[in-house]
Amino acid sequence: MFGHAAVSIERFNTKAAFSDRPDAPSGSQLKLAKHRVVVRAGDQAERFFEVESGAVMAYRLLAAGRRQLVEIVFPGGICGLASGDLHESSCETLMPSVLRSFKRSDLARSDALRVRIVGRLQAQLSAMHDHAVSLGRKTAEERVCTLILRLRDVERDAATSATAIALPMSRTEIADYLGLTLETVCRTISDLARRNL
Amino acid sequence: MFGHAAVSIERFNTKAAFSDRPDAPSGSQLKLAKHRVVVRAGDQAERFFEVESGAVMAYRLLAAGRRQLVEIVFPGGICGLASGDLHESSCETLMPSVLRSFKRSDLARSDALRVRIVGRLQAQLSAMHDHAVSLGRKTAEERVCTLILRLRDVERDAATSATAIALPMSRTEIADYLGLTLETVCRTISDLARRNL
DNA sequence: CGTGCTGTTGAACGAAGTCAACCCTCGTGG
DNA sequence: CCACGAGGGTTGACTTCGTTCAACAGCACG
Repeated sequence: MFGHAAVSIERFNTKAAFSDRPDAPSGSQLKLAKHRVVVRAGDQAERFFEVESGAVMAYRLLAAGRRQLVEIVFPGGICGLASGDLHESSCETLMPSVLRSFKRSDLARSDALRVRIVGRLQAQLSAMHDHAVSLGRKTAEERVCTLILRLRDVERDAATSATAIALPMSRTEIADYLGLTLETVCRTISDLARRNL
Repeated sequence: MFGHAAVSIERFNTKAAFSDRPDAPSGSQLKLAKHRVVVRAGDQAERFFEVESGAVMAYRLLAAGRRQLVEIVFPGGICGLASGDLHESSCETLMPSVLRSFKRSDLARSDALRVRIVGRLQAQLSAMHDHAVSLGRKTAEERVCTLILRLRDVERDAATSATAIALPMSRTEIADYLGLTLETVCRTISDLARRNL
């Protein structure tokens, strides 16, 4: 079960952001194109990132090519913040994005940063709770609808602050986020389209 | 689908911890028996809690009696910390537990508290990522094994610091945590027992 | 003009859900 | 004392939702 080695090998050879600039100053911005690796699971967790615009996906890989997108991080959110020394999830941009980079050691020093982070983490933990409900107790159709509605809200929010851009997620990415296969995602979306929106 | 209105009605009428003492001082301890309500979804989110001993489950309810345990909070973890004004998840003790209560407004004031919380939230977010992988991409057997191993680790940790107690989770609770039905949990555990541990 | 992605749809299969029967334990009260 | 019912656990038989395998269409790119 769970076939479809979803991620091309090539992507794994890509270097993570800042891996070549270990001394880049904290708070520095970084613009990334679509599908750029921000952090790789297993790497030393020296930096974390605040998403300023765009979107980042955090994912984990299992044997047999199974992938689970554990989180989609929207503007304001934090990605790449590990609890141990090593990153346990990988992060990659879903679309062209601007990130702000911080050193992990800054968290111990700057109180202003902590104030900022605490609120974000609360929101992300709450979003993860929602996601757990989707993954654990919703049907394929409910999961797809939940995601679509959420993306619609995010776009609406983005439209008020800046330019609105349709969030591009491939069927594979949607499937890996919702714990389904790309075929079921496809069928479900076709069904929904055939009926209404 | 998803029958089994898992939670007895009676429990919903139970008052949440501290609901009768809105002015209890921050940092005060509170000892609770098994299956006591700590916070209820929908209530005003004035307090949050650090688990000192025992374990707390955070859960959300859907229509048709579907329940999802979104998180199991072990000693050191935080529960009842909402991102908005209202609690979105309910929390309940899984076993006799000691909690330390804080006011939400303390977070804005005390830097020491923030330092403490940030680390905890990181760990809990990472645990949620693990859980998302289980819910989204693992088979029933893998989920059960993952949970058993995790509980074993928690017990081992508890044994070094204090007294070791078997964590009691009913089949229904396990099922609601793993996104399965109690029947499949039962079958899976029987199968595992028939083969080895 | 192939070759490689992504998306779509069909058909068959299987893991987990549903429905249902039954066991055991425990507490309560006639 | 034991009858009773409630709650948790176990197992069986059947169903179903989502997966798997497969074929094919559109499109971009070299």
